[in-house]
Amino acid sequence: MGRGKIEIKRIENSNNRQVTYSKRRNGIMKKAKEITVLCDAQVSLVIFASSGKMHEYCSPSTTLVDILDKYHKQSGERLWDAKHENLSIELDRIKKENDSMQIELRHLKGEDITSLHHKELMAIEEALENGLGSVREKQMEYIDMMEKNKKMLEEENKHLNFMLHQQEMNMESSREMENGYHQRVRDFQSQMPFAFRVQPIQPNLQERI
Amino acid sequence: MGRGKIEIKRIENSNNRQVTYSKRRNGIMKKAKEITVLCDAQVSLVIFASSGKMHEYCSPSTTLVDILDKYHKQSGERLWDAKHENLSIELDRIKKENDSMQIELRHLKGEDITSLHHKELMAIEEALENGLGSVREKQMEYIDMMEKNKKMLEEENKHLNFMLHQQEMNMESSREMENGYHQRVRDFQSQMPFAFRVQPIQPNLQERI
DNA sequence: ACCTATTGATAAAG
DNA sequence: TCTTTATCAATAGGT
Repeated sequence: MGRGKIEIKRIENSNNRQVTYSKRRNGIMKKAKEITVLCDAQVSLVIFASSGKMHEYCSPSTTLVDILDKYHKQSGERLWDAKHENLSIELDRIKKENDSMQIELRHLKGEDITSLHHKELMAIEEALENGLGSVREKQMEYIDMMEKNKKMLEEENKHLNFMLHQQEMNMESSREMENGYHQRVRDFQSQMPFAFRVQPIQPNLQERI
Repeated sequence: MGRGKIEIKRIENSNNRQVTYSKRRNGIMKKAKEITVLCDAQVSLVIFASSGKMHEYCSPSTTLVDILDKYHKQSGERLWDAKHENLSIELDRIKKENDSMQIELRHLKGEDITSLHHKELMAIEEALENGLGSVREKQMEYIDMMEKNKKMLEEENKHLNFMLHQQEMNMESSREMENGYHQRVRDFQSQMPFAFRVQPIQPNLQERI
């Protein structure tokens, strides 16, 4: 078919090869479509050019996955089982890891220890004691911090009280000189609760408590 | 191409359809082979007849898996990832479980607790105390058991000693009456170590210690 | 399956 | 790449 017969062997001229590839690929695609319509067959066609470029046809109302599924069933061949296997192995490994951790956790929580031997119990006890030691050490740090904070607060309170007292003294002395507006302001302030008047900022006081 | 043009639509006559399917399938297969040779392309072709019968072509020096692998890379489509998805999800789930258990374990061992808040530390401490309580309780049981065993042993020893003493007394008194063979038997017995003569059976003495 | 008239595909050239 | 066209290949329908 064409201006001359050709042998079925690799076309050496790369340009010709590319052209022929393109034409024949279209031809196969067309044939594939036709057979699906004429004979309601299901076709999956994947072609890679030597350049690496891919072309694909899959009969409508199907997907490649479906077809591969059927292929899988019919041929008995594995295909993606190899891929599966890796995942399965990984899964098993992690499940085992999981189980042993779960057991260790339960032991540390004092569960399922009936079947343990004396040496194992000793090891668990030691681990628990170590853990408890570390945790209590940490707790102590926080208690220390809180006590320091308390002291700081007390200091600050003392200081603020002092300041406040002094300010009131100042106002007391100046009240004798003036009246009216200033008097009203002082009255207003004295009605407010302490907290609204003095607000020391100590952000790290709430930290991690 | 044939003794008359045909419309590209489903062939209603099932016999004709089957015949056409067969002819065209061969045609496509041939074309597929040709394009692989002429243009060194890689082709994967899977056809299912409406009857369910499958036919396949795959370019030599390749496998369907290889081609699907390439397909996978190029198209970015998932394909058999759908199959893997279940496993992957399971794997992720277990990995997360793993991670959280690992963290919990480390916390119980007093590691990585710097970033924990007070409440969390309290919870861990409580868990550790509970665990320690259970483990020590178990240890106590064993100690109790050992003490009971010790007492039993002591009782038994006392009893055995008594028996032995009595036996020796009996022999002493009977020695005055007879000599010869009996004397030799007694001599032999008295040379044997104690253990070979008296063997009390206490199987649970070794249990879980 | 085979045959063959006819249509379809395509090689080479533009 | 697209079109053209001469030629070969595929195949529809009949046996």
